[in-house]
Amino acid sequence: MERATEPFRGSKALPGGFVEDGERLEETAARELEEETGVSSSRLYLEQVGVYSSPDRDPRGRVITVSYLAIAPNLPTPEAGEEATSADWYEVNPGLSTELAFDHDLILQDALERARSRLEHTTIATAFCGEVFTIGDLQRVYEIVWGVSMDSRNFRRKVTSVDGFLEGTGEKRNGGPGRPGALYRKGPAQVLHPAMLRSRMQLES
Amino acid sequence: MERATEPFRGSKALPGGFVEDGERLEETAARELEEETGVSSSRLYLEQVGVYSSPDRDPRGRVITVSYLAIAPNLPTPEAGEEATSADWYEVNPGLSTELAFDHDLILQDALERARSRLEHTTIATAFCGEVFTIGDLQRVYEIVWGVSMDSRNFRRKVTSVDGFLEGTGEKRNGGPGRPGALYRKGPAQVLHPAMLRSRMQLES
DNA sequence: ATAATAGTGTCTCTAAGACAGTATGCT
DNA sequence: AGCATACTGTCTTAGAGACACTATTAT
Repeated sequence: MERATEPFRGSKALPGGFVEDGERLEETAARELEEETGVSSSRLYLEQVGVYSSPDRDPRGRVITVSYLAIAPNLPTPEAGEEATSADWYEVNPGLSTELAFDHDLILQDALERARSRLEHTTIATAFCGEVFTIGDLQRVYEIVWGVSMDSRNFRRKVTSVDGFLEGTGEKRNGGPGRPGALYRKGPAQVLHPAMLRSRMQLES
Repeated sequence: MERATEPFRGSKALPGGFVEDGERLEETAARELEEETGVSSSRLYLEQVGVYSSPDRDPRGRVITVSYLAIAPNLPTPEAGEEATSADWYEVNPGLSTELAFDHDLILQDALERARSRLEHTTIATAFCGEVFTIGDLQRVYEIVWGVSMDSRNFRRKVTSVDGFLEGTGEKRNGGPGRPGALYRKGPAQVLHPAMLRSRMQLES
């Protein structure tokens, strides 16, 4: 969001807000996300990332922030809430040279690293996709979040060999250009055994 | 610690306390640990694990807890602080059937899982050992934290092949029974590439 | 002598890395 | 026709799993 009030008026900042009585912090995060961006809390993956508690991180006084990583498909166009002059989605990958308010640069970087790590060890990449998706869709998630290109043959072998990662629907996707791809949905597996390696990241031509 | 005051008087609980003005939470954790157990904050590995924020988790009112995992060698005998009738170290591995105060059972379980996961992906097992240690010492860390037995030949091959995990000192350990083992110290590597696998945990006779 | 720990070497097997061509839809 | 995406298969290589014996110390 672009902040409408001091401090850091005019700077971009992550959405957030204060916890209310009787609320767990996860509920606070989901509520603020929905209020400020319109992302509904259904079909939303939400994971706690870290706590930021430097005494002087907010010039107004002592504020301790707990950050959450949210993953959801089909993002709605955000509308600016009360404390923002504008709200939008930004690509985080090339650069991350943004200048965010407070220590939000650090918070964003930690969350991005968490997302990248989760893609290695869990099946959470499917949370970026809709109900059904092709293997090509899933590969695009990995390539964008990791910022690399991957070999499609090896990628296909990997995701189809891990038990419970993907469940085939009988359907195919029609409409776009190219040969229609088989549609899958998220399987029951939560963790990836063995992990999806991102050590040797080779570039595809 | 065994609690000396209500609520949960007489129950065991993890050490902890409230944050003070101008303190980062990591400093709070280190301070409370030292006050209540005598573990000094030098040579201490401290890592944030999670936030616990259920509105009714403390019957006295709204308390949000941030938990930390601490790893240190050569633990001193703890002395009970002000709010405890006794303080001691407990083995966490066989059972974890403890009945801790508040939601500390959950906190402990999350921290244990974090420690186990860190042993897979980082070189932090060395933080359980003193300045110098043998490969047998290091294997014992893995076996105790993971609760398994490992093949010493494969373990040795692994830890010596990962670059920067161990740095050889010229020394050997003398004194105990058995052939003296070569002493190593922690190397510069922080992450384990590839990871130390704990998937197939076989039992050694 | 016996027990306890340290150290060495090989075979197998799983899975990742590299790599090219065919198939099927759209415009 | 040309383009875009989907799909199939092989060789190589890195590294984990399983496994037995010798070496060196303390008691």
